[in-house]
Amino acid sequence: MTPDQLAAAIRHAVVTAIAEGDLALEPSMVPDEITVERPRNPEHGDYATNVALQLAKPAGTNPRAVAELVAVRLRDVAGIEDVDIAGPGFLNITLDAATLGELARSVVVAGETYGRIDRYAGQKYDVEFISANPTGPLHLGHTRWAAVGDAIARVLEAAGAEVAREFYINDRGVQMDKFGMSLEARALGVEPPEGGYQGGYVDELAQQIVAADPAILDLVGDARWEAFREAGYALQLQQQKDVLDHFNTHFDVWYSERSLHSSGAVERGFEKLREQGHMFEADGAVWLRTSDFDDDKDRVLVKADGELTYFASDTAYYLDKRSRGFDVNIYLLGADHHGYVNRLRAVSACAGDDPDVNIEVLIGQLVKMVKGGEEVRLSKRAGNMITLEDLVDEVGVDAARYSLIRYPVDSPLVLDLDLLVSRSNDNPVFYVQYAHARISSVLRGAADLGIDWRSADADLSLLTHERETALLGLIGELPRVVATASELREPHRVARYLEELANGYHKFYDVCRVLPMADAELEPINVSRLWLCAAARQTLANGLGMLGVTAPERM
RNA sequence: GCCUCCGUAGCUCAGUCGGAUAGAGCACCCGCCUCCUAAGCGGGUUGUCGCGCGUUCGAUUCGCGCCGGGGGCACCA
Repeated sequence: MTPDQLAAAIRHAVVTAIAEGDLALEPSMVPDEITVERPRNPEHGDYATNVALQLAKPAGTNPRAVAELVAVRLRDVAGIEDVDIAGPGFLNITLDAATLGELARSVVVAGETYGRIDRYAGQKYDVEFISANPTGPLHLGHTRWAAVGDAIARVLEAAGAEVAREFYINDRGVQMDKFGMSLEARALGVEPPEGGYQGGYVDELAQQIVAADPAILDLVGDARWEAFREAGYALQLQQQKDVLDHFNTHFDVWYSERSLHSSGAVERGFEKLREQGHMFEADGAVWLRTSDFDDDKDRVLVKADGELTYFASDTAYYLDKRSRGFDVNIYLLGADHHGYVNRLRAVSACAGDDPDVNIEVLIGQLVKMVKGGEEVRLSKRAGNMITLEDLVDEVGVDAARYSLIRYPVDSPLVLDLDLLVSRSNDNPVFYVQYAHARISSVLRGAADLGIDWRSADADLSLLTHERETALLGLIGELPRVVATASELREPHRVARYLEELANGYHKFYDVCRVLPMADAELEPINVSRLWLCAAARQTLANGLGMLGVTAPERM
């Protein structure tokens, strides 16, 4: 019996008590989802619920009386062995061993689909993240989003949503021109223009460009730096794609800002906004009246000189996403873009959408890094930046992804390079992966001994040891963790859960011998425990998959 | 000034539909491998959950006000 099934059974018991006149309540007062939690103290049973405390007041009676009414009915439910009333009115529920044990079988049978839920079935999500300029390597801040954004997408998919990962290429504007001029300057061996790009990668790109097309230096006037700009753009974008590919983050859509303009999407967007009546002209510029919807001030779309603002692109881009059928558009932005939240939401509202539904802006605090006890400054222009590749080179893809995903994004993340560089074992990713490798080893051992546990007639009611039931309980949590993580867009909850699960396995393994001893016969308990191992391994693998982290067979 | 995030053990941090004795890792001390991976497990020590009110059966959690810290306020990209 899963926690969800138990919650449904409890709800049914409450509704029955009302129908039979024992509880003076309107059925509508009963919450749709009953809270079922695993008690910290194992003596409090497998699961506990606080419904009685919630319903006592509206029912005009005391919690323990309500608890008693529910308990009586719950005790008759198949699979429930015992129901206790404790403390102020908690219901402590113990499942019978067979019912709890069968969870292991259902997980193994479900395989890779275990943990997948249908909460967002039929909904289309767009998750936009990173969206860097193609003028340099991805830095650490981008890297955080590369890991977290992809994990959010994976968790949403696990919750049943159809998800597009989207990267918006800022390939338009003066930054691109400065990039081209900087490349040209370095190719000619002179200093880049003021505000231009610095750093070793600029030199390398310049050399690559000249090597591939020496004739580029023969161009004159603007044509030359424009040619450098285009060549550099192509190379740098490809570099970002390669790096992200290696990082196990794969985008479905790479959307060019230029194409937004060339395709007419900007005009289409303006037309939509004009229909909705929120555009106006003043001081020679064209504005969007975002202040009607919680923005501090109105925003300019077209400047007095006729140039489109960056905001115009943002606006058109949002409308283009909507026209592509996405119900929910999630933006992941750095804290330095915090001021954009209200105006983006206002764009949604100005377009006639519901900003509480169709758009969602997640703000992530920036990543800092310390080395040798001092903060490492990240500066794209300065050139002494830490890149995604640097981090991966130091700690590997799995550790990099995991350490970035493991924390909620609304708190600043400080990565201690010395700690990550040193092969110390305090990185939790190893702890989780080790559990998976350890189980894999046990299952290999079973195969070596010729134990065909899958087709054996397993009696899973034998899994009654404290560490066994605790592990079963943990395994059963994955679907609920997916529900919470997807709803809150917080994949770090999956990571924390996996650490608990790994801990539960290690504790089990330490006390419960799985394979028969060298000189012993195969006992039924060995087979039961192999099922438990297989279920734990599957759960770990599925959870790690949601983080884009590998589940190694050996370590 | 306005907005926003944060303040939990010596350190780094978990902990949202309000729940039972507030957790983990690191650090420190002590135990556990003749047989399934010791990258593991067990035990010991550590707290005015920033402060004060309020909401209620119950608040680390929700509301308000302070104190302390990070970030943000463009016809920039």
